[in-house]
Amino acid sequence: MNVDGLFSALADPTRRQVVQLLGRRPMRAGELADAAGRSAPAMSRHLRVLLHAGVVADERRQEDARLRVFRLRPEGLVGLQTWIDQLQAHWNEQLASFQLHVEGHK
Amino acid sequence: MNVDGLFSALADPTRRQVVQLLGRRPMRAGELADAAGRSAPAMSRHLRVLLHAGVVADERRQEDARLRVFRLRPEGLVGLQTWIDQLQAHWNEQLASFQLHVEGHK
DNA sequence: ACAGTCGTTAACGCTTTCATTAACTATTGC
DNA sequence: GCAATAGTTAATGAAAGCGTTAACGACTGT
Repeated sequence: MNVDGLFSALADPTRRQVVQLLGRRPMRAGELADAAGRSAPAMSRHLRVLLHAGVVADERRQEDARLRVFRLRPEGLVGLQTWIDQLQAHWNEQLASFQLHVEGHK
Repeated sequence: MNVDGLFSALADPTRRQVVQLLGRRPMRAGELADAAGRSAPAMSRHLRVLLHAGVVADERRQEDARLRVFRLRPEGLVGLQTWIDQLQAHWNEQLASFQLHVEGHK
C-alpha cells in the first residue's frame, strides 16, 4: 500500500487501537467492536480501511463461516518504518554537511 | 506531543512533504509554500499543526525579522517510532507464544 | 423451513478538515 | 513617512470522515 493510505488509516485512534489489539492476538470483528467500544457497522468500516491499507488480514473460520477473524499483518507497516528511515537518512546528511561547514570555518 | 496529534499531523500529504523537505535543510515559510505548491495561508496553518505536534521548530531570522525559518525537530518523531516498537514487541510475544503452543503439541 | 447469529451495506446527519480570498500586523528599505 | 515584503488571521465554502439506525445477505442449529 502507498504511504498515504497507511498514514490515513493510522490517523484514527480507533483504528490504532485495533492494530494494537491485533498485535496481541487475532480477533473476530465482533470482539474488536466490543473491545473498542464501537458499533458493529462502525468497526466493519474501520476494518475495511485497515485491510485496504494492508495493515491487517482477514480469514473466515472453517468451522463457522459467519465468523471473520482478523490478524495483524506486520509487513503492512514496513512502509511506515521506511518513511521514518528515509527521513532519518536525509537528516543525517544534513547534520554531516553542517559539520563540514563548521570544519571549514575553524 | 501525544501520539494522536503526531499521527493526525502526518496524515496530510502536504505536511509529510514539508517534513521531508525540512529533513534536507531548514526553509522559510514562503519557500515551503512554493515547494509544496500551496498558498501562503494554507502553508501557515500546516506549519502551525506541525509545530503543535512537535515535529518542527521555528526561528525568526535576526537580520530580517519578517523571515520565519522552520527546521525539522527529529525528537518530535520518537513518539512514532515508539508506537511501532511497542507494537513490534507485542507481535514478537504473540509469535513466541505460538511457538510454545506448537512445541507443546509435538 | 425457520429463527437466531455474524457481519456488511445503505442512508442520513454531524463534525472536522482543507483551500481560497480578503484583510490585517510586523518589518524593511528608500 | 510610505511603499513593498513576509507571514498570519478571519470568513466562507466544499469535501471527507465518522457515527448511528435500519435493512440486508450469509451461515448455523434445530
